[in-house]
Amino acid sequence: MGNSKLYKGSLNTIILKLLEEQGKMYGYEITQKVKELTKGELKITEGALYPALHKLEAEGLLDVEVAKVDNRLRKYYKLTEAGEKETVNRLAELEEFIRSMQNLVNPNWSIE
Amino acid sequence: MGNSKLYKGSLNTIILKLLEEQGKMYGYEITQKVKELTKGELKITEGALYPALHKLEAEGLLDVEVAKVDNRLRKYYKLTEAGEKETVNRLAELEEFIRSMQNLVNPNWSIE
DNA sequence: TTCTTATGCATAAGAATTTTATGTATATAT
DNA sequence: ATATATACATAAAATTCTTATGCATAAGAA
Repeated sequence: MGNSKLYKGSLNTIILKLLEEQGKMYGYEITQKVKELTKGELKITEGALYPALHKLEAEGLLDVEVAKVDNRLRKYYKLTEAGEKETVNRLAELEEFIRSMQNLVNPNWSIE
Repeated sequence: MGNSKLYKGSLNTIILKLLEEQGKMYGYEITQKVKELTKGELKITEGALYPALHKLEAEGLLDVEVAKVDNRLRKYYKLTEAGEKETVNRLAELEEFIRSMQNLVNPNWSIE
């Protein structure tokens, strides 16, 4: 209850941005980080996350590195060079979307 | 080209918000208004808009009124009472999403 | 020590929303 | 005449997400 929904299309950008900041992360870590950063408002489901990671990898935007910690598997993802470039584009797009929405929704707000 | 994409799920909220502001609008007018307000960044396609309007109407959030101007058909939509209440909710949800995204994407920004 | 919760991955079926491609029709500008 | 703008509509396909499963190990609670 009470958790604002995830707008479709934003997940990939969230993933890319987190990886840009954190260097490398594994799937479960991403779900927890998003929960933490948004105070529980956004919850990334596994059914959305893992296919998204696989697709980003297939597109050449992410590299994987498998590790075993405490006898449990972890797949660390990090941006490729193409991924870094694409992250810049996607973020610009998202910021543009946010600005557009603010113009529509609440022109009184300003971003600084 | 170069038009930033419409995040899925935001279209309904955009429609509701515009109707809240403008009182009543017809479909084509909505597409033009969004183009204008976002300086061409968001383009509402007809294939998305008309089904969305029909659905909002079916949900009881919109009322329709048909008019004929210059021998051309126009369907004016306006919020019902239920629509007005729902608009408040959807806008709150969208603002929450925007804030969450800003926390993820650029914590330096502030909304005032 | 058993049961639940947390950690960690994965996929498949279905739902929701959008894009793209059409189709119809009138008005206006070139 | 022809193209563009106005104005509606729907259907097929694509995209992206939710929900429901499934497997497996670790840690904490009862």
